[in-house]
Amino acid sequence: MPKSAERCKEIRTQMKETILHKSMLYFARNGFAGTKISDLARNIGIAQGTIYLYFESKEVLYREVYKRINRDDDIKQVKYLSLLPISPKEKIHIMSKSILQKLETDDNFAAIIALNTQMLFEQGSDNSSSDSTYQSLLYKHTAKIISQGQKDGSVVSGSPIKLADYYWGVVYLYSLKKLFTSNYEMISCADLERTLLIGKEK
Amino acid sequence: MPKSAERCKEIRTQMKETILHKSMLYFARNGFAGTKISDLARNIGIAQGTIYLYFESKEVLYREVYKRINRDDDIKQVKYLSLLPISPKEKIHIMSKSILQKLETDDNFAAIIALNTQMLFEQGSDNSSSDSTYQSLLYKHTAKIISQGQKDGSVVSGSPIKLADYYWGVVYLYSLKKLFTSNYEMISCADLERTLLIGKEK
Amino acid sequence: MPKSAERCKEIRTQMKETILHKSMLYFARNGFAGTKISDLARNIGIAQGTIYLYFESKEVLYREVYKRINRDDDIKQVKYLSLLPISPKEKIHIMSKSILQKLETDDNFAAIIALNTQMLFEQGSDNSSSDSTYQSLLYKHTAKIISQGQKDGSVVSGSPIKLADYYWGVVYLYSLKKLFTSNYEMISCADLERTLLIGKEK
Amino acid sequence: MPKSAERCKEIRTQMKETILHKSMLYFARNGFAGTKISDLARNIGIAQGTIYLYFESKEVLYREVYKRINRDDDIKQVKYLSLLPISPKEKIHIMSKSILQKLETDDNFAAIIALNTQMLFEQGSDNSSSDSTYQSLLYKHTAKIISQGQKDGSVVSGSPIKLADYYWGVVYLYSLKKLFTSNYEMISCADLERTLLIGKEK
DNA sequence: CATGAATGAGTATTCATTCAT
DNA sequence: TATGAATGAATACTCATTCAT
Repeated sequence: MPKSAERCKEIRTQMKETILHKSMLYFARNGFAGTKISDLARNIGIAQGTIYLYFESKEVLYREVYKRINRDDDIKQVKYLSLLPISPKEKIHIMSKSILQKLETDDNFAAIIALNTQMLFEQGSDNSSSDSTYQSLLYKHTAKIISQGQKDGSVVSGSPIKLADYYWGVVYLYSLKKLFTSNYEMISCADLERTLLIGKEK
Repeated sequence: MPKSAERCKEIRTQMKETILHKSMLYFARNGFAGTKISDLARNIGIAQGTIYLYFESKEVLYREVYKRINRDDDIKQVKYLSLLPISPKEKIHIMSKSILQKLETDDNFAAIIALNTQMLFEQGSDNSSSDSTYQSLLYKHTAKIISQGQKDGSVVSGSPIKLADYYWGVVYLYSLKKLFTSNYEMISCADLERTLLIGKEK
Repeated sequence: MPKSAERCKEIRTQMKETILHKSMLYFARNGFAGTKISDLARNIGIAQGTIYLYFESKEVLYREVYKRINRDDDIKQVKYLSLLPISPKEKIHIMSKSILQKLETDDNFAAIIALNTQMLFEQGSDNSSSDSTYQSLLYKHTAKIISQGQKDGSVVSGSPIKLADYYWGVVYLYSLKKLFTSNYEMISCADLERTLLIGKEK
Repeated sequence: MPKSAERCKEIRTQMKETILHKSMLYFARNGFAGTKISDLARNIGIAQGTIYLYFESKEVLYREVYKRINRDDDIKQVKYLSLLPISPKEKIHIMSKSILQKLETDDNFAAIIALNTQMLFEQGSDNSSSDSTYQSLLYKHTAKIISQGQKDGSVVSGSPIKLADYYWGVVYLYSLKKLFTSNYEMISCADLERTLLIGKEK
């Protein structure tokens, strides 16, 4: 009993994870309205009813996908980066390389970025309680690095938040490309960095 | 009779225009699946049935919106620009300034760009007959300018098509921002140009 | 426009009435859980979707049926009766005759009584705000007549409310019989009166 | 082995009994359509699957509940009563007292009566093979007593079957009250008897 | 033409039943 | 056996499309 009960809970958790994970990818590609529960279930490889054993409704599932996305792994990394004793330019380089590598390697990264930004759009202008969200924290830490870079002249002038928004916007752009198109050329690290860095005469 | 018939036709054309115009904005914001005919009709200020007097179906309407978007004004302008006897850098500057101004001024420009790119995504990888579309022509002419710039050293190296894609991707990004969010900072002309131009030591 | 708008509203009202009326009969026979929207729609002779043009959900429809039932025609009649300058026995006789006749004649009466009592049961013991409802008002006025009758010795002793409850319970019983069975013998007026009146040696 | 096999069977029987008993109460309160297997299982305190180890389907369970109800204890008692060498009036009194006492004491009696009558309603008018059922036998024996009473002038005139139906209808009524409501006043023995007996001048 | 109520195919959700553990 | 997660047919509800006015 104890062992089986444990195992049971484990299986439940596993299934919930699977549904969340696959739904994330599906929602990212098709949006909320464009996602049918029947298609989603077929895509996951389970029955429609099973989804409702784990999530009350399509909308609740969507929201939980959103929550699950807001893991602060990425935030932590950028925050950590901002504190390192290296030049801002180098920070931006490391960050950019890491991001582009993740985009290539990690199947979920594109979906996470895409969904996050899309949800940001969907919320529209109601700049409600969204001040401690994934997005805004990421932006804050990036803006910090940008500020540092502006001080030492390696980063272009302009509002740091605007530039952070621009930088991550480009990341979003290529997340979309990864999610939706098969034949596209990924930008280079240098391309991404150019959103922020002052170029140098060759 | 003749005059009234004329007038009638004019009114019909007018209404069709209105529907197309409002639909463009609505589709751009909500996507195809996310747009309900009932909502759209209410948004336009007409009855649901009226839409069907002008368009056979939701999908036909969507396609006509798409067609309507593919006016080659912008293409012509970029093509014309590419032929001017000025430096590539200047061409890029003029183009960028014009684009950003349009984004500020023209209500439809953001929708046109957004819808166009979204449709590109929706088509996914099926690189079907889409070789003479708005998007690809725009890219071609932009790539031409980029090529010119690479020759005189003002533009960064890399596949011209990739860079054109990057450039217009950023334009798409800020079209989305304009469409969906009210509080955002528009990038500067210099920011946009930096996707292509080699920076200079201050 | 004005005329057609009027006519339109009229039609809407008419349809709502039709749905409510037919639903009342259907719910009375089959209960809430036993009523399928598809069956109900077929029974009314409209499409399923039409029901949702007038009522948000099955449950809302059910509740509106309930409200519609709580017309105080019957209450008024009994109240009026209780004030007449005739003997309590006569009042009970008139009331009983009227009730039994309605049961025979009026198609809806049985449904109204049945639904009302059923809903009373469904609410169970939560003797919530139900102190001014159809049922309780009806009981109150009936209890008044019973009190009068007890004073002049024509009505059996016992709690007037209990006796009113008994009296209307029997009416409910025969409403059910009318609704559900085709071959049954209706009680006579004397039978119904016997719930309250002291019998007389022949 | 033999002993454990016996024990096993005993346990099986016990569980079947439990399910039947609890189901009876649940069905009586909620009806067939209103009873969900999941709710029923939770109410019994077992898993959903367990029910299907004992009963093939929800409908089979319902039918077995019905069969289990049709124990002829009550019938026998009434039949026996009808043969006793006492006055019809006394028979009716004993029967009524016994019924009301059972309603107070026996947890199942109300459910049995209610379910039985409800099933009668559900069958509707199809007066199928239901001529030897619990209900009809009970009615027959009651009608017999009524006949006897009519001969000696203690029972009101009218079709004995109709009066028996009336009498048991009132019993059904108060079974429902017991099942569904917590605050109600039970009728007195005299109240119940009055459905049949000719009253006397005080 | 314009309307908006009506329609029914399509989609979300529930629930009786099955099955692996 | 008992369990409760998984299933999918049945049911509630939505929305693109039609049609009478």
